[in-house]
Amino acid sequence: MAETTAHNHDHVAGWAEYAAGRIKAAGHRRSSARDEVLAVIAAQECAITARDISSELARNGSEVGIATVYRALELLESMKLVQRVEVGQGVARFEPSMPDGDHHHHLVCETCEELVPFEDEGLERAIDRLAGKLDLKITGHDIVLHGQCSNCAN
Amino acid sequence: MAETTAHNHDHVAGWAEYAAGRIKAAGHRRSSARDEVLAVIAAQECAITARDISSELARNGSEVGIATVYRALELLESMKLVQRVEVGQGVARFEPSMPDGDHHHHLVCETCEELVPFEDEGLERAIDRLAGKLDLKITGHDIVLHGQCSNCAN
DNA sequence: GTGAATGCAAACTCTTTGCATGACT
DNA sequence: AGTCATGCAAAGAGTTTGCATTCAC
Repeated sequence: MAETTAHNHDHVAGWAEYAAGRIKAAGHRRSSARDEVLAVIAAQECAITARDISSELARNGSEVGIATVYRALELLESMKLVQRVEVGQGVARFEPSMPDGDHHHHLVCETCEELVPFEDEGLERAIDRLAGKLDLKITGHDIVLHGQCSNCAN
Repeated sequence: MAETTAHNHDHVAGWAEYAAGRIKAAGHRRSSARDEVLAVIAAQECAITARDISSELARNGSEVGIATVYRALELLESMKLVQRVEVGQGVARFEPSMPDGDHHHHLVCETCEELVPFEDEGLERAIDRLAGKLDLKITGHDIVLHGQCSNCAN
């Protein structure tokens, strides 16, 4: 499992365009504010907060307000174009979600609070098996590991 | 849902006393406010919010303020006497944690938002195996399933 | 008596919403 | 032109903090 981290940009390539298309197709108008938000989300490595997006926009001279960021995220989440990730810091994080259902989870570094994505087939299988055993309908799952990232482990 | 409730109290039996002892041993003073919070936490079935605790206290005629509830929870969490559980509703939930490391996770019903606890050995094993594979130090994990509880499944 | 714990209220953070203005089709 | 989308500011929810008072030791 050495390839746990190196993958993100590939999956996300074209996400902004894809999302813009889906949004248009769903009957929503195209706007530069939304495009800017899409661009920032697409460029990120891992799940980011609304505030992250907003400051990144501000840093680029954009005048998009934070309310618009939240509204864009709300729309994107409702269309399953982003996935909301909460890791217990009291803030919601979001990351692009592609239709191919690329599936990963996160480790939260207890020292620097950074998020490290990982994926594991064994874990997904264990969840599938569990879903069969429980007599509950399971539609999704989130797994959050707590620990130390490679930077902070030393 | 008479089934799911029955087993929890066994695990939690004596938790309030145990926690009170640990708190005392750590050099903190004993107070009736803290005792009342401990009692409410011990009596709960699943992870509850600070507000839940506060209203339960109020219902019993207690005058413990919500700030005290938060401060008690902060202390308890720092001593690992409670575990914080966040399931993406924007609220922190807490549940008693025993030293024997009784370990369960939660399903969040997408319809009624209720929490259903579950445990699964296979899942725990998958996480242990994963911990071996990743070159990250893993100290804990949270798993949240999304789906329908037995009440809402119909 | 001393200092920790409490209660209240104010402050803070994250998120949502109302409303007038501006922009896309 | 008709709406949808935006930006601002205000409102809400959850949580934390400052400070005077109370209470445990």
